[in-house]
Amino acid sequence: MENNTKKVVTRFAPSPTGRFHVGGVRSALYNFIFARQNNGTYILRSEDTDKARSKKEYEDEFLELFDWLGLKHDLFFRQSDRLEIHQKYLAKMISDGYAYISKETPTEEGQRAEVIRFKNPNKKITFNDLILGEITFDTTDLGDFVIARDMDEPLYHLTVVIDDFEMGVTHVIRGQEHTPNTPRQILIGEAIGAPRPIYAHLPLILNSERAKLSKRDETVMPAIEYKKVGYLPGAILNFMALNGWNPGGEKEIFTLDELTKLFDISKVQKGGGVFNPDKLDWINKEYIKLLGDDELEKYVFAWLPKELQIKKIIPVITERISKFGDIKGMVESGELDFFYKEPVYDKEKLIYKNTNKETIITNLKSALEIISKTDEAQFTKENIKIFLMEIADSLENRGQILHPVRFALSGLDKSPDPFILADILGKNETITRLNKAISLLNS
RNA sequence: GGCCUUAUCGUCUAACGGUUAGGACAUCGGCUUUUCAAGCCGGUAAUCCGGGUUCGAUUCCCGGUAGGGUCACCA
Repeated sequence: MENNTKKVVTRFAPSPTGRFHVGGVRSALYNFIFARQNNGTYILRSEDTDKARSKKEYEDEFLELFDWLGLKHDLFFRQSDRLEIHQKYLAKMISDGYAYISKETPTEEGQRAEVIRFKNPNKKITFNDLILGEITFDTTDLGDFVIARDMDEPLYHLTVVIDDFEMGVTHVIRGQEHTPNTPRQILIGEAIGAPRPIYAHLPLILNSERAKLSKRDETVMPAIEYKKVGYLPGAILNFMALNGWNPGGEKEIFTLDELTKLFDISKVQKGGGVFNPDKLDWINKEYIKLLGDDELEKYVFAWLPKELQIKKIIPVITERISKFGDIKGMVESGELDFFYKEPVYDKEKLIYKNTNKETIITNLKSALEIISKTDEAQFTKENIKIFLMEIADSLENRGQILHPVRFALSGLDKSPDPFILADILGKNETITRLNKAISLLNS
């Protein structure tokens, strides 16, 4: 009965009636992976039968998303292109007595006085879900449900079943919100003589309130937004794959190929899982660490104004962000300005704790001296560190020199250490700023 | 409310019926050459409740409780 000897065909069938949310990413991913594992075909199908609500821009959005994520479909269909096929089946269902035209009394705006209903055989349907196990529904509860407004407007349940049949879909992997839809789709499938696909209903991805993801959630954005704020596609895939499933070990970071190798649909969780943005950020940071220098530069510079596009600044930034979009905030807050602009600050802040001013001036002068006589070629953060630390260690407290130097260079309460700063600023600028700090203190 | 379904740290999860119930994120503390970040080390933290079955239940069964999904001429 179940056609598991055929070539595996999976599909992901989003509806372009709204912003595409992240929950769908995992469904698409699992369909993609499952097809790959079985040398099968992965179909992307835009379910745009609702003429009033479907919009091209929404379809473009998920198309862009999947392209970015690298979830390439083998075939693409748009349901609205398939009306004739749907009509053919509809007509046959009516003539075979599986469906009938029904007179109605419209209760809402836009409702028809005549629709096409499915003739419910009113029986119990049992199916064996790959994830949930055996589930039984009594379809009597469904009544003779509507499958088309008229011959030109077939509805979801009908078109899904026809298309899955026509496209040879063997495995329907979708969210658990569709579990209750399954019996009626099985009924339609039986009416048109379609083999029953194997079902796998994925646990829902929940918001922080433990409810299904909705447009209004603040912790979860429409999927494409993750691209816009600078997440890496691999990180998104990695993170989504691990909500509701994991391969068992203690490894957390996986490439798509690794996921494909390890994924086991029968080990998918039954209960829904909360989308945890913190974990996503952590995974994304791990992905950033894996990037090569050239790629890193490309990503980071894309978010930086010209004057801050300095190679040495890259590690300073990447260890302070979890996604590239965070750079925007750093730039806008002005915390990076000192890299190309002399800092303006309150001279009192050069003083380390209770150290007296004279000592600070003396220390600043020693720093200036050692830096001045350092060869341009020797001016690396490693060397600067060695030189400065030598002085620092002779002091009662290292902060008595490290703090004023760091502050003189950055003018900021929080910044990278003085060695890195001096290295990035370069010898000349470092000397300039040190001199300025000294004269400021003397004034 | 009907139907379907779920239940391990705050979150994602691991654990042939026998483990000091493991890991990760978050959090807390410490260390690392001043601050921030990063890094390293460590701590706090869970089997929803009640009955069974069993020598022994996180694990199997039943009931309860709590949660979720769904009940369109949307998908």
